[in-house]
Amino acid sequence: MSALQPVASSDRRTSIKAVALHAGVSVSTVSRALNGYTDVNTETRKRIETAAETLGYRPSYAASTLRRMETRTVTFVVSKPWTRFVDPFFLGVLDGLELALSAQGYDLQVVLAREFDTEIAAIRKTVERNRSDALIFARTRQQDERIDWLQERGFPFVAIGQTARNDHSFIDRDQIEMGRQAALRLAALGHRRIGMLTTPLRYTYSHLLRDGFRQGLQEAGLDPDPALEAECYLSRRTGEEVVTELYARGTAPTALFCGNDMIALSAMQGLQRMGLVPGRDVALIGCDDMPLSAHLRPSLTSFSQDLEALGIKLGRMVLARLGGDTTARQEFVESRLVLRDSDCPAELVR
Amino acid sequence: MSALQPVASSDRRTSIKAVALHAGVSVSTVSRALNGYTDVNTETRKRIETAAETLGYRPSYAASTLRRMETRTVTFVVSKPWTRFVDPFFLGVLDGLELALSAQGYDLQVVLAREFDTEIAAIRKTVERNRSDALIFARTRQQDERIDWLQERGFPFVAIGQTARNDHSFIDRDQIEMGRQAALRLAALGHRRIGMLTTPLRYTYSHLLRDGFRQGLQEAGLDPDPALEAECYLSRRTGEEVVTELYARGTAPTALFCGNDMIALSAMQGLQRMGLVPGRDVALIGCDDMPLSAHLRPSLTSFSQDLEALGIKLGRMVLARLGGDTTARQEFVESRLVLRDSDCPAELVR
DNA sequence: GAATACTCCAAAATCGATTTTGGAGTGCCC
DNA sequence: GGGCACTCCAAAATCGATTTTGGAGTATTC
Repeated sequence: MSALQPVASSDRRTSIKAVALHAGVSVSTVSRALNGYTDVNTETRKRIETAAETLGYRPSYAASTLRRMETRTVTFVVSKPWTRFVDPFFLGVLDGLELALSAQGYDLQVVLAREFDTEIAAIRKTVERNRSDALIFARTRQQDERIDWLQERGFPFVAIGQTARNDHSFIDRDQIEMGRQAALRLAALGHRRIGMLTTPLRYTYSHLLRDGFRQGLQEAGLDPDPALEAECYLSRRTGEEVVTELYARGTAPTALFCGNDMIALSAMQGLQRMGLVPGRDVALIGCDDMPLSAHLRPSLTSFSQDLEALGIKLGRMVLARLGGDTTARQEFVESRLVLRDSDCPAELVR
Repeated sequence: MSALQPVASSDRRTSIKAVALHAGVSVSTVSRALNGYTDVNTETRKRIETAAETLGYRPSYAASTLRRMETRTVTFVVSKPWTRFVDPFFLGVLDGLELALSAQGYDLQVVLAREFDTEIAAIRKTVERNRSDALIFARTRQQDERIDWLQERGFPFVAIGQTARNDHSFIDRDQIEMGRQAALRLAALGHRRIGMLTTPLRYTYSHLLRDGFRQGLQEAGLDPDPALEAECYLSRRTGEEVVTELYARGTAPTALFCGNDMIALSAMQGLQRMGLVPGRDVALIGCDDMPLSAHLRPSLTSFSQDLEALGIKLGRMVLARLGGDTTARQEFVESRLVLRDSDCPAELVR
């Protein structure tokens, strides 16, 4: 009770043994009672539950994990560039994911890797030290060593995004359709020189989005022009830089489709710096529909997903794998184009 | 090898016993060798290390945790409203935190609670099931049950933010000084009717920030006017709503200090809806310096912190507690006002 | 050469749960 | 009353590491 002594009231946590003692039964009976086995007398069970309650007993995670050989925990691995920039996407998914997993008694834990290249190390550590029953991660590449490694070991996981092999479970937006819709929309607005600022092409989704975009152009009777496409990053070669180059080159597009809203935002900066007003002089469409995209001037037309629903669906896929289903499930979630002020008809463009 | 069979190559992970067998020593010697004890012959140690390497041995997390009675893991608990809106703050801190902890061999895991009120449940679960050696969480309140509970049990933690008791370790921005600086700045620009849109007052930091703000006003010879203060939230009663009311009441301030950038952004929306141009008709200062604040029109003057540095400092505080230091350390991090376009001199205000 | 010290390692105990094994007690049937 | 089935629970084995205990072998000292 003295404030000076190191508090050690519960130096020894209440173990299952204490509960057994308190209830006057054996340790094994306590375990069976608390884990829902049927061969325990109703009276006895009640007595045990009361004892556990009053003693505040909670089974040691380490002990039950060790014995059961399962953690009842799912791990979401993220790495830095993503945590820094694409947060809204990442966090929205987590909400839904946690909801789905906890409903089945699974815990969700998030583990951070310093950068993308160390994600594989984090994954190996987690799997090899048996710290998780299943993994989730995103930003897949065509050749993805995380997936190669996990597939080889048969460890359960669901990727957010696709790969060249695609023989694993994944969930993804319909990137192709999004790109296609963007192109069709801008073409329908009368634009003829439509450019695209892609996300880094090391990621699979960037390719899919661009493929869809090109496909949409062709459907609208336009020829995809590589000179109007450029790859953008979040730090070096931002949308701002790329836009500046694009217009300096004299190949000025009248409309731009951006791989995500951060790029669109950055492109807006660049346009404004050149005296062009997005939404009047240049039409812009983004992807992701960040919470802030509605608040920009002009507000950004962008593709939106129900991230929480994506998370829930993702959770169900993981649970299926944990339930022993080894078939690779592949799910797509819908995207919806939210119309705002940044995509203007071609007539407005001077 | 057949692709049809369930992959079970490593059905039995390589245990310490396998390493012992492979190296021709006993299990205990392997453990001592791998954990850096000195009473192992150099030759033997080398042989063991080689064996461990070739077998790809990694000690089972559950087993070593159980035996050691420590997890070597630190847990960051977050709940939903925060994950959804204040992400940049949250994620920036995590980056630095992970850096500091991993340098000392500690793992960082993030656990999500569905909402603020279930954070305490997540904390109890984590502590009672012995899943972590220390905790970190944020958004403290004056009376904070998380802190009461943890202090009572003497469980190591560091809070991000202060409480009424403040007899625990915490790290915080110097909220008072920030509020003060904001008031002084706006007063120096010639404003006389300076309002404040506070973050929810259930959090301690909202009070501190407001106290500092009032103090700054008085230093500038102005009387704090409660009619110019209003509490804002992220969903209901946003900055937009509150601003509209404030101006409708006829108590129009010429300058507004906002408890965070989301509120400032929302207030900008409201002002624009009323035909007022932020940065010309009304001066605005925010807090947090979200990545996007620089990209708004007008760009937002806001208080910025080095979040990664905060995370590193936080990590060091946690490590100190884990090292057995039971004294309550209290650290403050600096904030810097980043001047942009939204805070204009009073002369400009019509 | 006996006592002592030191080096190195094996055996066994331990952490706290879950699961397996087996058996005591009761009731029922013929 | 013997055989059988069924209910309920205790004892012991087990998961995979770490730590304690103790001892065999060699070197050192007087």
